[in-house]
Order: sequence, then structure tokens, then C-alpha cells
Amino acid sequence: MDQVEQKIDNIGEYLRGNSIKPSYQRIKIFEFLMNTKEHPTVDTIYKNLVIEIPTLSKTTVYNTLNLFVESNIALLITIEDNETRYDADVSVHGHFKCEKCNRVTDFSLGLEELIVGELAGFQISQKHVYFKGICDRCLEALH
Amino acid sequence: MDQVEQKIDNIGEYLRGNSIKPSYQRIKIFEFLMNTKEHPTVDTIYKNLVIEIPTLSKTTVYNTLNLFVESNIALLITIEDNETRYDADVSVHGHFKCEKCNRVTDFSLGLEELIVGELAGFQISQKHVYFKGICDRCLEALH
DNA sequence: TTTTAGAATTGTAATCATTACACATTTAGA
DNA sequence: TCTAAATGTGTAATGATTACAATTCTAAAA
Repeated sequence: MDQVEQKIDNIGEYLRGNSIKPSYQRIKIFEFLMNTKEHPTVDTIYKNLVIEIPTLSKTTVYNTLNLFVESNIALLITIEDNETRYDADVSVHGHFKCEKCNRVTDFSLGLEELIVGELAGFQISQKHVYFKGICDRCLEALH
Repeated sequence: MDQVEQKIDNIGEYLRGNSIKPSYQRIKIFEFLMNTKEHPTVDTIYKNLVIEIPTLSKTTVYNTLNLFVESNIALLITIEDNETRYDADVSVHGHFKCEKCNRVTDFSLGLEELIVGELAGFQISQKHVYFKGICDRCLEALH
């Protein structure tokens, strides 16, 4: 059993552990999401996977991602109002979107940074933080 | 000059100060945005103002809000991927969206909470923080 | 005051992401 | 193998947003 098979097998177990039947499409979609850091859109996921799975439907990608989000094994990222992105890393972390190159990169957040006294009586289930601006690479390129 | 006229006049000055010609529609849209805490959608703004301005077009609301956002006198809030909300308060603050009653409320953020060492070489122009969960009111109602 | 050019507004049509839905396929247990 | 339920697929519908051309408004010049 090689590296890839090993990984796929683990994804199957991971899905099962979250009450999701590990179909071929679901495994492939999760695998893609897990192995990329680019926070892809539905369209990106579809275009990449349809090469390997010619029968894949975009509806399946939508259905599957919705399922992942409801099961809390993927995050919905809504930085722009016209592009929904997804992330298999469900730990609390921040996203930075560069307005030049459009890349979305992760940054870490201390937990203490996100305790807000004002919301003492509230039940908080999700914490989202995103910044916008120009990334270090693009700033370099301007010189 | 009564209270309302006074306010409208100030909004005109505010718009002019941000290089925006203060047309009747623009003043009314900004006034509405300024006087509400509900972080309205385009549809909400349109439905409220069309009563007073029967010739108002939804396109104008879109154009105007886009202009405000580009001029940095309004914030675009994208908590859900299918509803864009707006806020005339452009200071850095957090938003809490209740998943029961769907209200979006503000909360304050200490500036020191949003300094992220990891982004030292980045130029940051916008900082967004939003939480989701159940608000105090709705939690009360469950008892 | 009248004229006029540019800006702002309006209404309709087009676009595009997402969802609804009906049908086909696959899966897993009897 | 058979069968029912779950999953996947393709097309049509939906709904928010934008494009665009026509109309109206504004403000300055004559």
C-alpha cells in the first residue's frame, strides 16, 4: 500500500468517523481540499477533479461541500461576496486575501485574541477572521 | 431647520468630504444606513426607501453602495455567501450573527487583539472579524 | 433665464453562482 | 441475485448582481 492509497484510506476512515459514507467522489473531493492550501472555489475543485473523474457533476461538488460544512469537516470562507471558498482545516485560524494576486493565505491566531467579554452571554460556534491588503510577495514585486 | 434637515445637511457635507456628490438618493441611502444597526441588505434598503422615493431603482442602490464601499465610507459584510450586508460604521469592530434570529450585532475589538506578528511583511487595509452562534436573547427564550 | 454637456438615475436584459428536481447509478443488506 | 435506499448526474429554475442604453437631473456658461 503506497503513500496515496494510505492517504485515501485514512480519508475514508475520517469521513466515516464523521458519519459520512466515503464514496469515491467524496473521498476525492476531500483529498483535493486537504492537499491544497489555495482555499479553492467550487469551480476550481470541479475543474481539477473532472480530469480524473470524467463523469463528475458540479452538483455533486456542491452537494458534497455542503455536506462537509454541515458536518464541520470543512469551512466555508466568504471573503468576497461573489466567491465562496472552502478549507479542510477547521481549526480556528485567520485568512489573508491579497488584493493584487488574489491568493488567500492562512495565519495563526492566539485563542486569547478571540475572547470577547462583550459576548459573555452568547453561545459562539464559529469564529472567523480575515484581513485584506497586499501580501509580502506582491510588495516585493513593486520595488 | 429641524433635526432631520440638520442631519441630512451633515450627510451632504460628509459625502462631499469624501468626494461624492450628494444627490438626493445618495443622501437618503446613507442616512438609512447610518440610522440602522441591523446591517441591511440591498433589498432591505430598497424596500424601505422606495416608500419615500417611489422612482428609486434597485440599480441605484447597488451603484450607490458600491460607490460608498470604494470610497471607504461603508463596509461590505459577507457573513453568509448568499447575502451581502452593509454597515456605515467603518471603524474596526466585530459582528456576531445569531443563527436563530438572524440578527447581526456589533461588538468591539481591542486593537491589540488584531496585531498578528506572522503578517509583519504584509500591508493590511481591512480587518474583518465575525462570530456565529446563538445570541443571549435567543438563549433566554430556550428556557 | 436659457442652453448644454456631463453626471446620475432608471428599467430591462444579461450573467453567473447556486439550488431544485427528476432520473440514473451504485451500494449494501436480505 | 434482488431490492430499497443512498448517492450521483444533468438540466432547468432561481435569485442576486451587473451591463447597458435611454432618460432625467445638475450646474456652469452664454
